[in-house]
Amino acid sequence: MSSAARQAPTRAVPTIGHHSCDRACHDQPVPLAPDSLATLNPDMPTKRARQPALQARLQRENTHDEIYEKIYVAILEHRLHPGTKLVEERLAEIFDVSRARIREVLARLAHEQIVELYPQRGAYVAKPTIEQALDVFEARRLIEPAVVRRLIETLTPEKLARLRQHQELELDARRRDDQRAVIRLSGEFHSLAAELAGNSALARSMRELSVRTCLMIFLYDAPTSTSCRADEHSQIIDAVSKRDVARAERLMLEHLAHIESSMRLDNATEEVDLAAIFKG
Amino acid sequence: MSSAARQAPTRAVPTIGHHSCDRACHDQPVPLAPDSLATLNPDMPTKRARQPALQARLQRENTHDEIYEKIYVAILEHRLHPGTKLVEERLAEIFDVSRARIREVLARLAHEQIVELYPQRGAYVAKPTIEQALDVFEARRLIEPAVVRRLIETLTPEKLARLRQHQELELDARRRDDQRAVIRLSGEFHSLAAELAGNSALARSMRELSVRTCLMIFLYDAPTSTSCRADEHSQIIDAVSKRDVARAERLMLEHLAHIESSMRLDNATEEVDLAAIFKG
DNA sequence: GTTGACATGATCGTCGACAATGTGGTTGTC
DNA sequence: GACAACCACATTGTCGACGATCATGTCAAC
Repeated sequence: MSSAARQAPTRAVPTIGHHSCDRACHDQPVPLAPDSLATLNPDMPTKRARQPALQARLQRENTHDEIYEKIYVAILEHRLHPGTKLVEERLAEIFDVSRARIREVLARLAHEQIVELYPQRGAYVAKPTIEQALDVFEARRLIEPAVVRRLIETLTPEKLARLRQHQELELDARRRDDQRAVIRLSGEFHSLAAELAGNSALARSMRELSVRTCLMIFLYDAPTSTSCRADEHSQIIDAVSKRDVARAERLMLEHLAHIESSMRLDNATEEVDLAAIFKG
Repeated sequence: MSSAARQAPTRAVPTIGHHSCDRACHDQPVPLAPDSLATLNPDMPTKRARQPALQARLQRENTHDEIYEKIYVAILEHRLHPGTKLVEERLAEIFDVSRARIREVLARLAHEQIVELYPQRGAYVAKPTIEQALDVFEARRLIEPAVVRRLIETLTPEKLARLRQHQELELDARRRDDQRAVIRLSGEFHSLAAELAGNSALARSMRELSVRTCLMIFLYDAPTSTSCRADEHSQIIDAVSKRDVARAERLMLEHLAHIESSMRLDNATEEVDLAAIFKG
């Protein structure tokens, strides 16, 4: 332990590692809305040209996170369906990087259970089972009331503004009938609420849960329903703004119940599907 | 979407990806004890020589998970202190693999917030802040009562046996005065309980939270206390075995309160430490 | 006509090497 | 003597290439 015993750089250093935080905890003041919009434009000119020393790093981080974010958003918006294979070399030439970078991004996505890695067979967009879906909803029923409670306890005008701003984006997407953006923003609403609640551990879990909920909506949602109803998020924000903890918790639970009930999670297991199809 | 639209292999295939599951869900019946002991010997002759086709894969997975597990356990047992730098090349020659493998393992550990990656500066064992520690305890107070509740609801004799078996290991380590194993096993008790509770999403979160608690114990624990008291886990198991939900939840909350109160989390921020030291 | 083995192509896993960057020590100057 | 610039070392980030493995399609035998 000669040279390996050196201490880590102090946490006050502004160059925080983006991997350890892995964008679950946005430290920037207003990250969600602009980022989300930016990622819709794959060829948008991202900020380059800084100080000469930082330029390369920023570009690298951008490229790194850009790839992650693009795949992430594509899956959230259901432009990449659960089960599709993500071939490393193809992604590598699409983003014009080497396979190693792609591998790292895929590993990161796999760790969040957005994609699944089968050894020697490749990466596939995750397909949560019905059991997992029920587990996710149970966890959400547990965590989300606590999130809104804590959100109300620590509420500030800035937080409320960010919630309303996000809600505006969602309504706007709804007006444009941009179904893909609606699904993504609906999920991100819950992540944003957890982030603003101020508990990094809960926010981290909530982000994962809401992302997986997006996958489940594609797999199991009844075609008639339109994921989240628009007014439910608005009502929750209203209750939060009035610091009405009981009502906010109740609305959140009802909201979750609506989402869950709109999905067909009462089916038998999947392999029975195959047998049943050819039995009829 | 010509060839990228192929569907993922069916989930019934037994070769489940070890990355997506990333050992949060131990499927082996008795994995904890032998692995933990084995990982203390870096040069132990691991099992080779299987069927010719599977040999390479098993060896690869073993090597992969072995490295992960060894670093993981070393951190849990406080043999690697928070803040120590993990140099890639040194680890590569220690485990006799290339740096790429090490990088992947470090990325995985970083995603679980066990290590922190600072771009261009390397990987360091994570040092959770006091704020993060308080967040972790808040999350645990929320999740763990639900875990014991669900554990009691789905209790089977097998689950109870595994809990008691783990408890036996913990008591044994205590008798041997193996403080390192005690700390690790105490944390793993909570992960095991969450895993047996049957909710994969909650188990995943709990595993992360208990690991980070181990880090926090090293950083902030008052030197007098000995992490978890032995009888508390036993009492919780007893309450679970009697299906006494209320008592089990209460004991778990008290247990968490004891752990938290044994830590000095009421300090001011860290940089004040430095000023205070030279002021006195 | 069906089944099994075989061959081929595609894809993944692994490795070593090079370039870029940060760190620490040294030297020169004020 | 202190500070700043400079230089060398150590370490990380990135890439391309090779071997190993799995999936698919073909062909022959029953």
